Amino acid sequence: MQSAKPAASTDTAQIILDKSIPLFARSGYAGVSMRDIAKAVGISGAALYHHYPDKQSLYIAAMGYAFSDMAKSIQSTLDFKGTPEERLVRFTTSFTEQMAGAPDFRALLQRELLDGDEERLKLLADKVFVEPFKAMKELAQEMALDCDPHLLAISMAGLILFHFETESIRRYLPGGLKKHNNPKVIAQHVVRLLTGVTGK
Amino acid sequence: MQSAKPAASTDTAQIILDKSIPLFARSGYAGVSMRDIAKAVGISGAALYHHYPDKQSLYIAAMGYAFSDMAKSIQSTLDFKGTPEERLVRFTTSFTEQMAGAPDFRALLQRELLDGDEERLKLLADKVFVEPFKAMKELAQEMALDCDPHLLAISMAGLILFHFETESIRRYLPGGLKKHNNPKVIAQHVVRLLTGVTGK
DNA sequence: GTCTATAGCCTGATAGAC
DNA sequence: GTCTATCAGGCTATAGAC
Repeated sequence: MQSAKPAASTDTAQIILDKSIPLFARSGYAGVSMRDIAKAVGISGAALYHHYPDKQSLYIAAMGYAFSDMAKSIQSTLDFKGTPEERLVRFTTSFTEQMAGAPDFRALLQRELLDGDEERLKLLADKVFVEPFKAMKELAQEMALDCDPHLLAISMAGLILFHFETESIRRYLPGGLKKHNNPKVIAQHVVRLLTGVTGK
Repeated sequence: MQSAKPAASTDTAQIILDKSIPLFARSGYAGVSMRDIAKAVGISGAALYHHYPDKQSLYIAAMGYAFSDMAKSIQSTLDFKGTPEERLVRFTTSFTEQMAGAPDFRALLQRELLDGDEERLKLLADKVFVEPFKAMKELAQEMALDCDPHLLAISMAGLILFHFETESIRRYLPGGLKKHNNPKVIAQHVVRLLTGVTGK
């Protein structure tokens, strides 16, 4: 085990992942060609095959990288002591900020939920969500809302993520305002909903 | 204005839409070829171009059809008188049942939220969501939860839809059970959350 | 209204020079 | 490790017979 960042880690294989992630996020697996990726990296299409044996392997490596990055980030917000309400506020605020700042991750997650096969979904669950989800379930139980903790943990995540998912269409729904895309406003709303009317 | 169902409405143009909707729902625009659709319909690829000038027109017609169907269905559940709590229960139950029975609609909605351009999103909003959303906002205001009604209406929809969106991955999260995919269980959970701990 | 045949382009992937 | 050149096949869309 070496230090976290080996020197000269910016080799081509890594750059390929960095450049292909936003492409896959924007257009999906079928909507991105190997030539598109090659052009974004600045090498020929053939050179890609020196680093990854085929398109699918490249895609899976890109997902693994995009998701492991976020896994670390999410878990760091859940090691926090305090009352259940304090922890709810802390988790909601941090998670909302993280999602607001990671549009590619959100798009890739949505695409994997639609298109991922069993193997990829299991990997995504194990790699990113199982540990945070456990902590969310514990929090859900301590909140004493008399709900199934699994359902409540899903609802907590859904309340936050759905506001981002619908960002593109809320613009055309009555009463849609810019502030509804503000992570602070979203987080405050979610906390208020989950703590009952008593809020803030 | 004629009666709702003109005789012999099952012409080829309509069959093409019926057969292409599940394909687009499963694989997305880029993941479905005109040959795939032709094969599903049982005609040659060239014949498709007699009914639709190109793939994009066919896709847009298919979306229009899939969404107009659901628009009627959603709106029918919102013309209901009663106390706010009665109307919340009614809306939540009906909407959850409708979404549970319309996996293609859910997938197409997700895909349009990811891939739709401004024009398509505006059409989707106007055609399907603007009217139900107004009713949801009214309900949100009457519920007196001291929330921005726009945010609360989005949250109501999100609480329901997110459980379906994550159906494929919840299988791999701790505590995931079959009953968590049961529309009655989901609806009851959502109502309980939105009415505070007091609920049933 | 449907067919077969095909044009013209893009696709993933490979061969072999450097 | 990257390149140019290329293959074999899939793609959208069209032409023209029936």
